[in-house]
Formats: sequence, C-alpha cells, structure tokens
Amino acid sequence: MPELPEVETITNALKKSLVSRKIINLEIFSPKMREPLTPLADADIVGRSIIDVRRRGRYTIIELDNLGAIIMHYGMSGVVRIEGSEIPKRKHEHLFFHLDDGKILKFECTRRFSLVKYCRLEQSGATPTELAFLGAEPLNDDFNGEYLYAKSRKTSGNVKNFIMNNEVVVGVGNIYVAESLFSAGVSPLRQAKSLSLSECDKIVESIKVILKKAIAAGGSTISDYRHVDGSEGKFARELQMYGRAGEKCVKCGAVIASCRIGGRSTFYCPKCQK
DNA sequence: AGAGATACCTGGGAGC
DNA sequence: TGCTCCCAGGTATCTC
Repeated sequence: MPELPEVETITNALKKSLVSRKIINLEIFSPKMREPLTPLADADIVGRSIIDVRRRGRYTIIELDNLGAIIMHYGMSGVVRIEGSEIPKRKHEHLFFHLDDGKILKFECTRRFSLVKYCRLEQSGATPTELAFLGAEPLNDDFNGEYLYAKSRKTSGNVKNFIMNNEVVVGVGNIYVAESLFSAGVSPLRQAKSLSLSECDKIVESIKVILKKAIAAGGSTISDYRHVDGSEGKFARELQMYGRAGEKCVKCGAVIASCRIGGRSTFYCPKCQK
C-alpha cells in the first residue's frame, strides 16, 4: 500500500515523465471508485498540457495548463504506471490517460478505495481547496512538538486516532503510528490531551525518523512498482511492533499486546509504552 | 459537537 | 476440494 514515502517516490517519478506532456485522450473502463470517475470525462482535461506534478499528504496533484488539476489518492491498493499501448490492460486498471508521446498513464486499483478527481486551482502552484483540510506535512519544520502539543489540547480522543487524523498530520497510517508510538514510548490508548510537551517532542521526532527510514527502504520497493505487490517493502522487515502481537518487545522483552482502536488492529508494549 | 462505529471493496487465508 | 467467513487498509458518513 502506498504510504507517504511511497507517494513521494511515485510522485517524483511521475513528474519526470509527465511534465510538458499533453493529454490527448482519456479512457474510463469501470467508473466505480471512492467517487465515480465519470465526471473526468466531461472535465477540461483532453488537449491540456501537464505543467507540474507534486505531492500533498498522500495525494498526487497533476497540474494542467488551464488552472485545473487532477488529484489522485491511492487508497490502499492504487498503482500508477506509465507504459506503451502494447501492454494489455490488467484486470483492475480503471483509467487510462493517453499522452502525446504514445505512452499511457494507467491507474489501477484492486479494492477501489482510490480517488481520481478533477479540480480547479485558484492560482498555479496552489493546493486545491479540496485538500485544504489537510494538516501538517510530517517532514516539514512546522510539524514540531509545540504544534502537536497545541493541537492535542483540543482533542478528547486517544493518542492513536489523534496521530492518524489527517487534519493533524498527514501520511501516518496504522502501521507507522504503531512504530512511532513505540519508539516514543507512548501508549496508543492514552488521552491525547494528557500528552506533555516533551512527549509530543518525542512523538514528532519518532515520526520523522521512521518516515525517513521508510523513504530510504521504500524507495527501493517503489523503484520496481510495476510489480503489483508493493506492499512488502524492505521496511516491513524492520517493523518492531506492527503485527507482532504475542512476540517479545525488542526493548524490554515483555509480550506485545494488541487490541482494536477504531476498528483497526493496534499493537503496543504494555511495559515500554506509558 | 464530537467520538466511535460502520460502509465501501477485493483477494487471500483460515477453518470446516 | 470448495465453500464461507473474516481481515486488511484510508476515508466518508452515519449514529449515538
């Protein structure tokens, strides 16, 4: 599944291939996704040139020369490829953008949790209003302990849901939240508003370190993202907490606990994480 | 209001 | 072996 590090890698690769290309046709094979793909057919896309490709959160923004943009979210099974037309269409490829160099930008999504949508920009380089709700970028300097501490004061939920909330910080999913909170020594069950400033500092630092490691490891996974199974990157082997219920904590040897928070599997060390 | 639960979707694995 | 059931994931939406 594309996490933030992978979306970063994918977006950079798309930028190299797509900027200054013109979209000459659009094919929608099965419109049913998180939102229907059908509005794309009527949008001002065909005949437009691509002037920039950038990332915001887990979204890729493809900016066109008309102040329009195509935003893509990969859900949990979204894959993009740029290929020649000689490659047969795969079962779960739902959308093709034909380019003026003969290549095709193909969007595949097995579980149909992805989003591909046309939207308008107020100015070139802007973030679409559809994405204005997104919180801090985890690797930027404005994501810091003070920011997280201030946000946590107004939250009555638990730490895990707080960190996974895209309005707080983007791109930290179920796997990375488990690793980050373990590294920071904070229990996912704690009330967010009970966090101290120094604990917020630790959580922020852990998120940054882990995402950077994942970029280093995930980049190599994504370099061959033509293999449909990109879910098992190198980083999967480095996970110390996620999926390890019943195993021994690498720090203290205690048995790793699991429970469900928000319907999602949650893993933590009851001894190390307070 | 806001937090927790649920729906969305498919493939894969477990259990019978 | 083949069937059914459950689980994974992010996000929108419903419910209490």
